[in-house]
Amino acid sequence: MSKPARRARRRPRADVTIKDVARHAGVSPMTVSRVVNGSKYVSSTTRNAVQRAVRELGYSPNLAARNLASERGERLGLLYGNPSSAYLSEFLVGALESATRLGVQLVLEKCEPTPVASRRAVRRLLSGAVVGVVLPPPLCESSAVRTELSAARLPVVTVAAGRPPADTMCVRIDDYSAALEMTRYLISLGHERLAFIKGHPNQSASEERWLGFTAALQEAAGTRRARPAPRMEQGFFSFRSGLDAARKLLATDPAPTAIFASNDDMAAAVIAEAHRRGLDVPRDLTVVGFDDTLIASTIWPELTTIQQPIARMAAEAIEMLVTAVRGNRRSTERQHKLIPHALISRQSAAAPTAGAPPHP
Amino acid sequence: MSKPARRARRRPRADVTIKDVARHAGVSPMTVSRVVNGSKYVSSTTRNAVQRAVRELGYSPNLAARNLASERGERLGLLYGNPSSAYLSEFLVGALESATRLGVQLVLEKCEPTPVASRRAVRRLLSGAVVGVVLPPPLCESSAVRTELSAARLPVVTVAAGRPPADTMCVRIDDYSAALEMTRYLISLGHERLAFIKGHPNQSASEERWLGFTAALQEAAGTRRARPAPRMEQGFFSFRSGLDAARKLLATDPAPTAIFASNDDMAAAVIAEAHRRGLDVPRDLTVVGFDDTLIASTIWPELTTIQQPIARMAAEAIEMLVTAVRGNRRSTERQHKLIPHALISRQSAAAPTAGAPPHP
DNA sequence: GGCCGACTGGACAGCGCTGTCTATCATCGG
DNA sequence: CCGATGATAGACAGCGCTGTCCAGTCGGCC
Repeated sequence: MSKPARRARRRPRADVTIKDVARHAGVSPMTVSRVVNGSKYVSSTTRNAVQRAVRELGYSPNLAARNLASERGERLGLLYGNPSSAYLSEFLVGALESATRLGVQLVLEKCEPTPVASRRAVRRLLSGAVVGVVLPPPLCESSAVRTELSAARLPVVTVAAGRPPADTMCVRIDDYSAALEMTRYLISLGHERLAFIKGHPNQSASEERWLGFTAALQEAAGTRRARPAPRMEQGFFSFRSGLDAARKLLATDPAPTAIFASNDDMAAAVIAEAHRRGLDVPRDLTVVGFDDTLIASTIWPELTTIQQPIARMAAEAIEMLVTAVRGNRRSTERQHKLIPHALISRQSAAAPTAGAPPHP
Repeated sequence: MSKPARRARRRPRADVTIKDVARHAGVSPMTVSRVVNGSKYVSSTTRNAVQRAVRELGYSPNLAARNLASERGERLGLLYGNPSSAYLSEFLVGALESATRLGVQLVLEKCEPTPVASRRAVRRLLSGAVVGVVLPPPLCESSAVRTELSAARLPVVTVAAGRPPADTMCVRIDDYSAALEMTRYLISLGHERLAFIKGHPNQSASEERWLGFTAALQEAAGTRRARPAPRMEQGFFSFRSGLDAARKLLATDPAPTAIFASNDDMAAAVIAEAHRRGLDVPRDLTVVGFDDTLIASTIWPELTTIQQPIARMAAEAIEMLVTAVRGNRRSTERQHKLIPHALISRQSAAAPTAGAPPHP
């Protein structure tokens, strides 16, 4: 009985495989794999030969095959909430870069912070065979989402929660220090009548920023002459709430010379309101924000603000998650990672002018 | 000679595979595959049994294996330029959703529209084994990028170019009709002194929008009493340029009662300038934008604007690219796809008030 | 009754890569 | 000079899935 005729190949493969490289370099496929993956135990002679072959043939490894063989290629979920979050864009860029590099797949899922919506979202993720979840703000603060996620026993990394719970992994900046730094900067410019607009009380970062602000004032109170108590208004991170707060703050007499808004949207609102009152920013009023979102450099004057390296944070979060998922689950020590922030100085802040600003 | 002892398995696999499902349902793995992939030629009895087994075991296919076997899982490049493009976030969401669904990988690459930068970016994509590229604005207009891409013989889908070249695939909205529609709307509100702020002359959508605007005026000229010639200022899509244009437009006497800015950033600038002059929007001045980016609903009053379904467009682009790449290259008929837009009516537009607006 | 065609479902052989084990040297201390 | 040791490279067996071919089964029709 003769061997059955060779079946027709499905489709002619154009791509060069590891075998082609091996043949071309005169070694075994395994050696090529070792070289490509940077394993040791390859002599430099062999290594060079293989590398040359790779270059000459334009070889690039097949991801699917690699994932299959090495049991990689897990799916990670990215649960995002409020899509108007200006985080999202940068966040996605960072997360995707990292995911590509680590060979994992990213699955997006949108979710409102309600119990029913989060249950549904988590269920969808699970049905998509997701093995871990990244939680950017503001969802990272939603207890509904978190409960659902921990019920599903999915490892989670929260990003940018002001005060992350001790039992989850998280990546964040030090909101307290950042606010402290910004306030010190305002003081160093010579401002004495400072005002602060708080962020949404639901988000723990809000309180941290406020504490940083007051700490800087405390600090300065010791070294300089007495300073009037700072004015504070409650905001909710929205442009609208910033407008309301600004209206109140600017109506006082004497008006503050500098307003520190807890995020950029509110700072932009302060500028808008100042303009409406005929105040020049920064000549008559210094305004600073927080987050360095798009709007900070869109409006005019551009905002002095605190920049969070959002892309980097997202990348770190993915990496952390992959480590946790790949490591033999034991190593899931609940890591916290603090990422450095930066004070971005633009045109919305300056030293106060000598004369009192005009007051309508 | 005895058969060598069974090697130790690498790591105990927890996941349920297609074989498990097959055993549980009493069929062959192939049949399970057919059910899961929705092939016909499976009796409903068998199908149901398999589906039940899938549900009971919580089976979900291994992506890597599927991609490997079916020669899917290609890598698609997403070359993005100006990251301040408010498109990016929504665009990425749409692209990723689509990519996940189709089982392709998305590789991001940032690139300035210069020849040298685009050469480098395309080279990086190629070395990443990318087989097609999506080009969102504003890169879709960059001839440097396009040249480099076509030199590399990569299939390309451009998104949201106003006037796409005939030889590339593209997904876009009808900028002309959208502007026409918006202008008709302004006219229907009763506005007679209309002004327009053009977009960046480099982008072909700018001209389309302008043409739509003028067409609507033409149209109205026939049916109603003579209308003063519209005022127009050249802008560059930036907040700053909008500010300059607004300043000029609002300094004229009589000032326009409605300003149509070619994008939201410029419209926001018009509102800012109007406020600075003590004009109320929309009572004293109607302002409308284009794009419905974040800023449109961030500022106050919120902008009446044209919404592009960016996520959907991105998804369509990915889909188109996948079809082109998977199809036997012949079918690369250069497709163009027009996506419907929508006029989003918010608070920045209203009928003009009877009395002439105050004029400083 | 036999044959045809439409349906159904299984066997088989990989997809391209990597983990594990083994074979082969060169080196070295005793 | 020999066994021990370490460095280097290959053989082999899949990872989980799907495309192709093939073998039944069944109803209908000459």
